[in-house]
Amino acid sequence: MGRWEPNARERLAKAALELYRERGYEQTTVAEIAKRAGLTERTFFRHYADKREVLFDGSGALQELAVSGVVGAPESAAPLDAMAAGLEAASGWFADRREHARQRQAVIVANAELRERELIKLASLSAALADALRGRGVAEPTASLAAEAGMAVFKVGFQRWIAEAEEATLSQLMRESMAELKAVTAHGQARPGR
Amino acid sequence: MGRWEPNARERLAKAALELYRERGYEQTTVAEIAKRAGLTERTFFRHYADKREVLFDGSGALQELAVSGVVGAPESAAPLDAMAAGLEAASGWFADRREHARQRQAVIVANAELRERELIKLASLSAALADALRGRGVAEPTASLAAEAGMAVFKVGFQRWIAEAEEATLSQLMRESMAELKAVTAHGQARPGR
DNA sequence: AGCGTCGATGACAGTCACTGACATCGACAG
DNA sequence: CTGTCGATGTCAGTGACTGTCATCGACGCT
Repeated sequence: MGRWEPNARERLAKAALELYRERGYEQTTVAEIAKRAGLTERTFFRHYADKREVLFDGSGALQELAVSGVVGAPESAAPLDAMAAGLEAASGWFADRREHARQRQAVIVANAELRERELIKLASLSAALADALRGRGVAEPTASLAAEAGMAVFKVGFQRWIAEAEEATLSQLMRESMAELKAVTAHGQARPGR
Repeated sequence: MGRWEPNARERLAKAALELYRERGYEQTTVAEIAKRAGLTERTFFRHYADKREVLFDGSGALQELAVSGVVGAPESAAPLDAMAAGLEAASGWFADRREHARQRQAVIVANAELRERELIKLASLSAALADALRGRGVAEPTASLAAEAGMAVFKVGFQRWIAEAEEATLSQLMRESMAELKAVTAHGQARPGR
């Protein structure tokens, strides 16, 4: 495998998160990350496309999970209910990673470049979910709107899960947020949330 | 004012869009943009924070417009209806800039860094609109969800306005998208869009 | 044991985005 | 005519990222 120790990729990700937390993202150089991982800067860029990507290694797996949740929803499910199934699957991905997710999210919100990268990952997720809905026969623009609405639910639910001291389950918070979204978008309603 | 010709900022923005269209964003250096504008690279960075920002000069004004639309909505308006008023105001900003918006959007979608920047501008807009809703007395998470839902409508409506050859008004497309969103999120509905 | 292959890593030079420090120009006030 | 001041030019430097080539080390084959 590698030239020396195995798991070079994981070592780089671990070193990066540590350093970003210790001195901040901007004050950390790629050379420092590589050195802490026992590698060189050039090798870092062979594993990760850039300095930001090292924090988003799991985004591909998360996306696959969410998509499979949508695909696996009962055929009778309405678009937004299929999205809910996708969010449920995604919630499982984070379930046992709460502390890690908190640390990582604290680093991300502290830096604009990292926030940009997170947003494009969420946009990619949204596009993949819209694709899955289309695969279920949902037409445009319904598919895109349902996917974007689902992402809104995800963002709100996830943020609460990270922020709260309570021990509410991520999937619980997702369901609550979904219910609140449906309330907000309901027709002729008496101003919810006041 | 300036050392030579006036409107340095506008000249830089114009030169940048031209070059990004001619050779693509990545193949254009900041030095080339500055040279075409009759300035130096250093001066470019005095007007724009980075190579991406030059394409997003109007985002602040757009955001102010949208927020004022929400603030100015009738007090009796539900959160999502206030958002619709904000989108209506934002639509006016683009009304006479359709061709420019098309060219600019074509450049943005062709490059990942520019897409990231666009997403964070939209996120900033969403946050500002949520703030405006809170100013109207809307509680969290209703405000954030309504703002995000409104952004979903904006994205879908704007993309259609850019893509279609037809002469539909942006605000018309926004209203249609809003209606479709409400249909998707309606309870117990018979699978819209199929 | 000896040998060749091959993927992962190191070494090195180079480009370009971006920044700080300082000099300079040009308009304007007095 | 002169001092001020904002905008620009100049220059040196850092760090992210890339292309290229050499090298190492595991593995299979003989």
